[in-house]
Amino acid sequence: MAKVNKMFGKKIAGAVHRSKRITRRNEIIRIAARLFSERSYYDVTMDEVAAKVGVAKGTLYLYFESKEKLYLAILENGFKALESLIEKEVAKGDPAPEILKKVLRLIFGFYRQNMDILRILSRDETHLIREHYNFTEHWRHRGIKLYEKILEKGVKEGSFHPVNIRLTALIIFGLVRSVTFFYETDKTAQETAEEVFSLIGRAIIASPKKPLNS
Amino acid sequence: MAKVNKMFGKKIAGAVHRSKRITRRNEIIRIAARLFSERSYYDVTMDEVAAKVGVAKGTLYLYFESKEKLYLAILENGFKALESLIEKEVAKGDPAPEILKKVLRLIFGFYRQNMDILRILSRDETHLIREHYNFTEHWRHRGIKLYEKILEKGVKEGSFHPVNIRLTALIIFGLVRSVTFFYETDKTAQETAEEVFSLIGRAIIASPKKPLNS
Amino acid sequence: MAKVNKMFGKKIAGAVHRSKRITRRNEIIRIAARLFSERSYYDVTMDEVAAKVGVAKGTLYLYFESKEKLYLAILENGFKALESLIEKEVAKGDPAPEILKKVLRLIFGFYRQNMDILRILSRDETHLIREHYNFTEHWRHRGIKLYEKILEKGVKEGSFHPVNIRLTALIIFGLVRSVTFFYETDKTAQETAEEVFSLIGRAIIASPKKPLNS
Amino acid sequence: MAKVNKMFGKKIAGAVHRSKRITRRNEIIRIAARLFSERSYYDVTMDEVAAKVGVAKGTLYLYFESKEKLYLAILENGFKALESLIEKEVAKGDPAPEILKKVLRLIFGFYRQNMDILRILSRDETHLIREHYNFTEHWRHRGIKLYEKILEKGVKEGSFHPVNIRLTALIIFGLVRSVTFFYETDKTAQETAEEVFSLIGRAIIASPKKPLNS
DNA sequence: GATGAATGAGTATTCATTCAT
DNA sequence: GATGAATGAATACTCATTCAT
Repeated sequence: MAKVNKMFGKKIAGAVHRSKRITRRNEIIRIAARLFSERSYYDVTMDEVAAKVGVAKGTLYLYFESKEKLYLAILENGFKALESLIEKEVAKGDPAPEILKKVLRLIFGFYRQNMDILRILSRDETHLIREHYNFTEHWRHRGIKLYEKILEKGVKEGSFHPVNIRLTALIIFGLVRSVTFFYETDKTAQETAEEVFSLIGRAIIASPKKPLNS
Repeated sequence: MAKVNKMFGKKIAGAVHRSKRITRRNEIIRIAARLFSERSYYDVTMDEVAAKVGVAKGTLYLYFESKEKLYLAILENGFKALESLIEKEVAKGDPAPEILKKVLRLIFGFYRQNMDILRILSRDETHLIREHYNFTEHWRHRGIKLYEKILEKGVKEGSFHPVNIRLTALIIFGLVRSVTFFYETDKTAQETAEEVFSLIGRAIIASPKKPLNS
Repeated sequence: MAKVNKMFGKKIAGAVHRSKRITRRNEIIRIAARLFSERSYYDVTMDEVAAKVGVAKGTLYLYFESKEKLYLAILENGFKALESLIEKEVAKGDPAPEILKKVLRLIFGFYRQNMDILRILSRDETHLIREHYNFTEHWRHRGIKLYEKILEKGVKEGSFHPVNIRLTALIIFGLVRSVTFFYETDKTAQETAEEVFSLIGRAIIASPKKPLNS
Repeated sequence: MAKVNKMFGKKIAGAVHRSKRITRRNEIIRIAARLFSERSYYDVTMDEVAAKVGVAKGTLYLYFESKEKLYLAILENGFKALESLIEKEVAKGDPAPEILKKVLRLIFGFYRQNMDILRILSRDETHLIREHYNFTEHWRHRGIKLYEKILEKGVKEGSFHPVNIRLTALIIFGLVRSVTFFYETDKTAQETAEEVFSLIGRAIIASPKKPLNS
């Protein structure tokens, strides 16, 4: 019994440990993300991160092997969060225009909640170590690919004009970024998505003027 | 006579000096711009700039009082070059769609020649010293304002739909950036401009020469 | 109990830390003071201080935020040490001539032990940053003021001639500096103080043990 | 005739040259002295000296082989000017008290006119290159020696008490410095000299109270 | 695990001095 | 002689990372 208890205790302790570890790791990511979104990679010091998190500097290195890795963890975190959100929606098999509108809504909505992370993700870090650069590029590729898929689907369905897929995807990627960051408005993510969609819809939607959402 | 010559000589010498000075200053800006466009502000060292330019480190400081000022000089340089290019075109009083197309062509063309500078200009430096930030913001404001003006004109003329001016300007600003940086193509600036224009035109152009896709 | 121990342990550890910190801080001040007393502010490099103290350069900056601050800390340290020494003596309420003699002894004695610091304190830094200058000036004012007080007291008591207080104080301040630095002798501080006192005493003491020259 | 003229012309030209050279050299010394008296050796740049003098930086190096040498030239200049002034007076063979009073007057007077130089001369530069240090030390030795000579003479004459010559000389040297720099007064050099003399006179003058100047 | 003192390589900037014109 | 552009060694200070406690 005692043995069992011990073992059990250990297991639980391990689990608690692990979960505590993860909690703290996320805490660090969250706080560091805010700092990195406000200032550049070089302007944020590990001292500062440690102070804001409320741990000793050395502790950060128990969770992330370097400043680089911490930064990458933030990128990855945000990337995965947004991507999983979007993938679910895309998988549903709605018509392309519908998917596009939803994606817009998800991104604008995500931004409201995760401004920090999206801001970091959307920086063009054509610099920094290769891994950063790769990541940023990867992020862009994935984004553009997403729009390409939607456009292809739409063209196939006949709901979109046979546009230059690559160029149009790029354009959507770019305008979303711009709207996300710089459109100051009181509208909800839903409303903004509709607004943007109705604008770009006119350029790409084939079926003359049948409103989409009816 | 000798005296006159001397004086004249001095004047000429002065002029030569001045022009040499400007030449070298531009040389530094050009080379530094390339470096800064490839890597971030912090990743480029003054040692490196000096080495690439082929002068001693101290020489850089004869032309720019600090690394900051050098960076700002690059921004300013690029900003003015592009802006003066565009302003001439805008002033001509063409109809709005025409202006828009020309602006697109100018930007895409400018980029081909000045990739480095435009890349630097388009970074969102939400960090760095205030002056940098101000500059970046100023650049964005000017860009967006430009599109707003064109859109307003078009709406007034009846050549554009009564779109949400602010949002549409933002969108154009964003997509131009995206196309500029990431559209890999063999097309000329003119062709790319036409292509982009025909796409966004469908979204905003009222009903010029009939619907595009018919 | 364990808890209490831990807490206590932490307290002790903290105290040890703090005291270690102070020890090292004083160590730095002591060694830097020697260097600064031998050569000028600009001739002493932080590299050198670090090397002499036997720590890495960065460590100096854990204790002093800049070279300036280190220098000021040295000044302050010395100033306070000497002043507290003197103040006790002055407070005793002895007759003015007695006080003067004791002050001389204290200063000459202090110098034997703290040559470095007094040498730095007595430099007329009519240059350097304002804070340095202010400090030097402050130090001089305090010194002169001290002699003025003693002289005033003496004049009131009738033990001193009604001399020009300001001028005489200045004179004593100046001669003390000179003797401190340049009087090479095997005499003790006490003996030097007596010797100097007997000399200047003749000039200011009213009529103690009869006229001087009898 | 032509030859003679030429030769003559050359000579004259040479003389003019030389005198022009000396004039400019003195001009540089004068202006640099002012700068060095206001700020420290390291705080004054050759750029600044050149600018104030109104010549190119390179020109300074035609007159002084280094910044060090320029500084030394200033010291030497001042030293010689004051010393020659004093030596004439000392040579006259007046009684020691008279000499002392005159020396005081000369120094206080010199200071009014040459504040810059005296301020530089009286800095204790226990630092800088050896030559500086040697110079400063030399200056102090000469000063102290002067007072020792006067004191010895006075003791021999019986006009001074048989004081500790070395110590007393040091004291006078120190107090003169102090009064020179810090005595803020509207009195003339003559009056200040009298005032100081009457104070220190009491300490060293043997013959009770017979006024000196009679 | 947690701490935070210590490290030291790395960087912007200065300025005396040189030298081609 | 005079110039002033160019040089490059020198120096204060930073900050990611380590490691003894």
